[in-house]
Amino acid sequence: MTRQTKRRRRPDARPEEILAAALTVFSAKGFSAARVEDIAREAGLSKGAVYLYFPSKEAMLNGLVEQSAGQLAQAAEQLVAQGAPQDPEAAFRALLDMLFTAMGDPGVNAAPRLVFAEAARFPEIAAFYRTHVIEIARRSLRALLAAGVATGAFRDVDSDAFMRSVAGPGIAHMALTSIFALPPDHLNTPADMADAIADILLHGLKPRDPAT
Amino acid sequence: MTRQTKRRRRPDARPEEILAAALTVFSAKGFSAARVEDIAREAGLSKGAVYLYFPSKEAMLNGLVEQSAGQLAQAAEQLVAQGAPQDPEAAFRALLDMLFTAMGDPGVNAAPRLVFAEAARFPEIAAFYRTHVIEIARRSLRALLAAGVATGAFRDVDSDAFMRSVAGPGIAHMALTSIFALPPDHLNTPADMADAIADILLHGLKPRDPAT
DNA sequence: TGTTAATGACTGACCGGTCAGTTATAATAG
DNA sequence: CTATTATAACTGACCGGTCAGTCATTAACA
Repeated sequence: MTRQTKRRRRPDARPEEILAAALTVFSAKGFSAARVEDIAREAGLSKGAVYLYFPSKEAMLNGLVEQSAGQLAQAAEQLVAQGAPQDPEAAFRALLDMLFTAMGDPGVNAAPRLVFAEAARFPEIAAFYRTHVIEIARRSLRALLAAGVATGAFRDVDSDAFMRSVAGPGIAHMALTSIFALPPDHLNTPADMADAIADILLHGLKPRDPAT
Repeated sequence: MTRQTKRRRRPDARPEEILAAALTVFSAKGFSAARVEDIAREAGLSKGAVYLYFPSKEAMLNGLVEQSAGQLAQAAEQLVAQGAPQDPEAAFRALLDMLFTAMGDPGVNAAPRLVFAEAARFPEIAAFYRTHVIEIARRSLRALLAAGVATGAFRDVDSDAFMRSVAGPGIAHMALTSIFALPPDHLNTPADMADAIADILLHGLKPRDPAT
């Protein structure tokens, strides 16, 4: 019989387990108010044990950000690199769908939320996020826009405004659903919401043939 | 001679002064890591004195949110109520201008940033913000959209998607400039950025007469 | 003089980080 | 296969510093 006492020996998986527990606790209480002992308990360890794997509480925060940051941005980058040349509009819609699906999932958006909350107090975290997430996202969006302009699918709008127009609604969606726990009104799935946003961004608010 | 020693008489302005100091310190360090003594020093008082005006540190946070919340939302509400019936498009542009000007100013966006960071840990703050800011903004945007649809200026898009499309870029702008301290690339003033976003939202990304 | 605003030393709880000791497992010997 | 030794993972009591909140005292008025 495979023993499974309280004291398990799997030191290789420990760091990830601790980071997962740290994300949960940091996310619920914020970095400062989170207690290392709570993280330890959440990971099924004693407080002393987590200090075998991380030198400090702040190191857990750093590890967390480094682990999670960039995953979404890199996925977006790949999506754009693959899809944008052939069909920029389809890539754009797929990108928004991916963005809203991620931002609408509390498990996925926990890390970005944490970064938003703590970046002001930890300049190196802000810098890391800037280079590993924001810059990658910005480059991808610029490439997508350029591809669309090249094929005639998109107008040649300003790329910084484009970035804010695309990422912003996703962030707003995250804030409304995961921070303020707003009940969804009309569009229930993130994918539906992404479609509606894509419609607005692609076609604009004005009617095709102005009535005036 | 009117003495002006360190120990002044109670000016009745004290609560506001303390709240302003609290906003500064909370904004820089976050609620948990902020020390009451720092707030007192910032307000030019001793620690004991601030407890003459607020029963606890958390009460300062609450007072802060209650004081600052809704000012922008109410201004937006008024702007929409006045301008939307006659010229929805102009009201829309004015709204975006106001939003970006506010969100681009670190002094103004400090309170929203703080709420974003701490709302997860203080449910009543989240609830207060929901009813006093988000709901008001939502109502105003719905009214603006309805007015535009009535005059034929806007298409009848989904109102929740509309809200995210309008507010989101403003939040993204706040995050990029005030949290991640990104240097502006092309559009240097918030008003310019607002104009560019308004252009995208009004006309869409697709060319007016499709090339295909 | 009495009242009120304000002080800052103080208290007590809390928590990050440490470390002497414990236990499970592995290695080796008999 | 059992006994012995070695070791790495782990524990939890503890230390030291920090900080929210208190209160005896003081200064500035009326």
